[in-house]
Amino acid sequence: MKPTLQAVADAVGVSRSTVSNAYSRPDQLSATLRERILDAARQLGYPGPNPTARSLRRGFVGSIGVLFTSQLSYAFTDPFAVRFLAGVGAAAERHGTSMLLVPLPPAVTDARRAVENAAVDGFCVYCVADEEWALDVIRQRGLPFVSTAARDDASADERFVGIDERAAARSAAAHIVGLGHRRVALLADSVLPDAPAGPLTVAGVDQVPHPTTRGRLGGFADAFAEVGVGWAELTLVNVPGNSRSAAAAAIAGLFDQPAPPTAVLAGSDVLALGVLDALAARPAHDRPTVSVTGFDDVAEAAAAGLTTVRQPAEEKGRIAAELLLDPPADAAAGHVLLPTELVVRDSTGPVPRS
Amino acid sequence: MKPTLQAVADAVGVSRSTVSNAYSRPDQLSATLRERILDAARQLGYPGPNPTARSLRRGFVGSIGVLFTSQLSYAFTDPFAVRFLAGVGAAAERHGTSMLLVPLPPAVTDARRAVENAAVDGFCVYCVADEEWALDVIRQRGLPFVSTAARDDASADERFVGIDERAAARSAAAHIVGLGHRRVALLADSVLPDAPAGPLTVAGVDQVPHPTTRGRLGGFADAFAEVGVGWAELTLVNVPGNSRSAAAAAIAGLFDQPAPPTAVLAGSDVLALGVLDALAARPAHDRPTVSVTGFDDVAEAAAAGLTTVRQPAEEKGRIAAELLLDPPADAAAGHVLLPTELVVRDSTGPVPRS
DNA sequence: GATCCAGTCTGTATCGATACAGAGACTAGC
DNA sequence: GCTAGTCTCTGTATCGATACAGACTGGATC
Repeated sequence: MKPTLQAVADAVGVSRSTVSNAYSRPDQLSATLRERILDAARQLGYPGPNPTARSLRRGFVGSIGVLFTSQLSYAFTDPFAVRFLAGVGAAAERHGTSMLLVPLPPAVTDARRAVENAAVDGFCVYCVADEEWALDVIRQRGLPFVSTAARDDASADERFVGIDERAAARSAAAHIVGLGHRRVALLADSVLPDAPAGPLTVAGVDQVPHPTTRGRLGGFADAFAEVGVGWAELTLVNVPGNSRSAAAAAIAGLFDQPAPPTAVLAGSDVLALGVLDALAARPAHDRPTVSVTGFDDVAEAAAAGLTTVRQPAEEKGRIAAELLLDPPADAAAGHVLLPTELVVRDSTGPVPRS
Repeated sequence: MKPTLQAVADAVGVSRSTVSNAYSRPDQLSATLRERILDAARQLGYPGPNPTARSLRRGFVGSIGVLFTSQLSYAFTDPFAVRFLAGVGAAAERHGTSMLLVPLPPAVTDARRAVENAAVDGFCVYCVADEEWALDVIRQRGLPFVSTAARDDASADERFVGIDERAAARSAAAHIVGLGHRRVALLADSVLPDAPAGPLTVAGVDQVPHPTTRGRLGGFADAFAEVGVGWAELTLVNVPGNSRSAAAAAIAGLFDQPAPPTAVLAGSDVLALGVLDALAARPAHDRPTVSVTGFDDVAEAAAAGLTTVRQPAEEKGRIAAELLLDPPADAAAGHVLLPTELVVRDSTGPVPRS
């Protein structure tokens, strides 16, 4: 049996309240009594107020939840997600707040339960693919949250930090357009739920459920529309899961087709690196010259010479946590758009004349 | 005001217990009543049992803590730590348990408080530099924990997962010895607390407080002792903090000295990569041929052609969490030694004749 | 017809603390 | 000497649930 606060009170001969004050409000009692109490606590092996009981009474927990759609174990393998977490961590650190990483079971019913059961004061919602249900639960619990994916139906007072996905993607595509490419492939993760890997036909970009993916694909399409290349002329390639190997597998066959794309615009650096892998896997004499762009500018992108759109990752995490931990009085300030920048490297170049 | 379980009970006209059972023990009431209750809850906007209250009453929380010595934000920048976390995450996921990342303030008093206040059922202690105080708090709280750094005073029933640091380090050093190197530098993070960056004299390896660092340096020294090169003949270089840039800065001056080392054995890949950075930063005509070894075998090591000692990172995290989440009945099984492997790449070679 | 039992539901005690109003003791001020 | 005002400390109510023993049905068993 661990001793309780009551046990310490009895040992010293004071009331429970006084012992509680000794820990939580030292100014409420004399220094000597406080010392006596802490001594007695040490002697009894009392480890300090029970965090759970304290949270219940105080009405807050002192930790924020971070929600990933994907498997928790996957999140740690995504370099962008890790940098986001680092940012959240930095802010949490400054506030003396812990971070709770909540794994979501695959079934939505179970996942709802997991969000309901998380002992946190609020959530940073990292780009949950189909996040509506999660936000529902959070709202129902009356907890504050910050989301990182722009949603069309976001109410004005919802806090958000992110980028203009569409404009950012458009800048990458404009670069490709400027290099003369007209026959291109767009590569994205989970374009439609449960869609197979590889080329996919989608009536319009607004059919894509995931807001981030929709935004990026839309931005790509915008730039091509401007030079008369319509949505239907773009090859859309689906990748089930944001991984290098999945991207490589999904794109591989494309270069053997009659009129292969001269450029591939990927929805993330991880996917783009997979495309480079797929190209590198071919024998040198049969390796087409393909321009490739990514998105995010993770560390590996620089090493691989990948042209990409940089977005500030740690910053995103840091601001998300800060918006959560001390919300701005002004509702407008709760909606933060971060800058992005096209970083041109070696992976893109003019269309090869053949 | 959020409705409570009591409110739902009143609305339906049943007792609190029954509503509680509707959520937590569906077999304890008829399906129809359960539906009636859940409907009423939906209607009232009751978000399910309050996690904190539930934890208090049940006596457990459903989350495990992960403790880093270092800054939480730093942990996410250390590739090995991230892979460890991924492993913990994978195991946590399988058990439906959340992970609480607890930032530790720099002052020990505050840090103790942080560990005392963490609402968790146990801890994975990731190589806390001076971890004794943390383990004290955890023991006092009566919580189980798994540590990843072998400690000399570990009691038999303490759970542990790690590697034989000394033997692993020795294998790297033996490789260097075999290549003929005798004038070498050992590079490690925080050899002594508050020691300055750069060469450092330490009477013996047992003066080094951090058990992991001590183990690795000891292993390096063992291999050299075997060929008659004593501790005093080895150049020990301190790096304050496990980062590439700090390592580069700490080692830079060494190569301009009269008899520079022909090999550098680093206590981690991150440090070793910093050494390679420092070498690469020199003009080609003034770039000595130096063998460099790392430790961990993170992703960047392979890309950089770094010879290193591989240890299974995700595995370590996964097993740590599993030892915590379902402890083996047999105490001996609570002490897991993982295999390591010397991975020889391009960064090491014979001593250049000059 | 008495007994048993499984299936449902209730009531009370309890988890371990903090909030808040207020009670004494003591010093100041007039 | 009396009212105020500070400092300390106490007592009760409360946070929001779950555990567990027991009460009440209604049908099966003998």
